[in-house]
Amino acid sequence: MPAASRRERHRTETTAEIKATALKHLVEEGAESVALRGIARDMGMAPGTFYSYFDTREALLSALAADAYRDLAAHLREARDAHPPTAPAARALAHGLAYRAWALAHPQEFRLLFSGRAQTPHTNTPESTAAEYELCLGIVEIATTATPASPSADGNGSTTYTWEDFAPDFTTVARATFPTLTPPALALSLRVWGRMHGLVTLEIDGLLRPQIDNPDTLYRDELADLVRGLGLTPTTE
Amino acid sequence: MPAASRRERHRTETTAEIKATALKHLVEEGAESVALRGIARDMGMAPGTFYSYFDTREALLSALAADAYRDLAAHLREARDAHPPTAPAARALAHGLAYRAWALAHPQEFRLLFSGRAQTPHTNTPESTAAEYELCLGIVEIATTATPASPSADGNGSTTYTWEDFAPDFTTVARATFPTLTPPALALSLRVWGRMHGLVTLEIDGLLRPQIDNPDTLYRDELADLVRGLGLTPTTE
DNA sequence: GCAAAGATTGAACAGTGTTTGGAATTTGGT
DNA sequence: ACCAAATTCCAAACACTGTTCAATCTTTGC
Repeated sequence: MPAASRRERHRTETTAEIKATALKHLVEEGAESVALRGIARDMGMAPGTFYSYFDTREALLSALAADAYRDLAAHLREARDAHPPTAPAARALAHGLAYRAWALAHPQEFRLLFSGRAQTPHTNTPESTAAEYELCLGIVEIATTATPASPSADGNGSTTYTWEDFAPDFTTVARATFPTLTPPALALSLRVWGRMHGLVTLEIDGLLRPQIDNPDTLYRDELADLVRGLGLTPTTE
Repeated sequence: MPAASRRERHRTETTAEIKATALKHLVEEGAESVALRGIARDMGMAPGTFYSYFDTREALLSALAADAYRDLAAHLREARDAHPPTAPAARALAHGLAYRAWALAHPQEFRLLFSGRAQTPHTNTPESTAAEYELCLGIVEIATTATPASPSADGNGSTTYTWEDFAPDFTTVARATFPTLTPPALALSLRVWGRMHGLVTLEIDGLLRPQIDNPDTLYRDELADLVRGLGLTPTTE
């Protein structure tokens, strides 16, 4: 590997430092409190210097979001892989539990990823989309292993799906990874995501706590119902 | 009724005007772009004058949120009441569809209500909590009419619920409105909310569109599965 | 008609993201 | 070893933001 020049080394170092202090502010006070000048102050540098490393404040937040996405995807993969492929129910359950666990452990990052992203979409680098794909692939795996009891999931319902209903980029990746994937299963995967996301985001946004003391068992019940609905026998592996 | 004094009349008028222009900015550019000075500019008044009507910018947003909450609750109630109490499945389905329809028609308000509310909680006036209660009561109605097929919903699962698991304030209201309400049903209502909220919030936050072209049928399928899972026969009323 | 209460003003304060010109520093080539 | 080119850095400025404050103008109740 070509020894990185002195400048280059210093550059990656300071970008990392910027991201680190920004992350600290994000975790402690939320995304809105991530201030350029605050970061510059903490690092003892002039405000303008920031723009040698990031085009804009939004670019910095996008970088943090990409990191968070990677972390979340890795966390979910790890949770699934704690169970063998012969226990799809356990893998699905673990995925769902890990989704909430990560959100509770990193509420600000979770918000940064999923809250109002249509408003100010994060600029996606190749790596960030890779992480996004991996997260989606995790749910697709769950959907492919499912043999749903309910008709609406596998095309018996009133609606049918074709490949053209989905984004071609991701579809090709998903089909390459899971050859047995069908359009209804892909649709089901999105529904599974939505179902996991619903209670978690309500809790993170503080709408569940004032109503119920312990969202934990509530979410567990929902996940149990979800896994059962997917036709995954809850084998006590 | 005591004829409101000239001043009082003018006061309510300008507060309404402030909220109206703020709402316009909210709808067109999002909550972050609701600027005091911008509103003052539009209304041709000095920036400081604003503080004669609202304590802070956050108070204004809370007022807008309260209005939106009322509007949403009314919209959902209207949708349910389009079907008779003898058709609970239709009422549940209508509620779910109306939830998404309102969100799509008022995305910025939807975000204002539900996105990152734990971060900066809206100050709740008596009226706002009333609207909040009515929205919850709508879901509770669905849960009470349900005779869930899946065990985890009515206490057959591993977990059981008692009244103490829930916020006492709302519980009393809910029990007064629905005498047959049980703790598991109350828990189920929150799960129903989460399930409706999941896909909708993913779509509003722009995470569904890049994956699937038509979230409409996807959401319909999810609702159909939900209603079926609640044991509500899809009677063709 | 007059004192008190309320609304309005415009300037000021402390922040913010971003731009710019010039100085300091590192780089690659001769 | 030196020099030109390319980065990096700083300091000041610009255009914003929410909020405060003393001084005005206006309406109210007596």
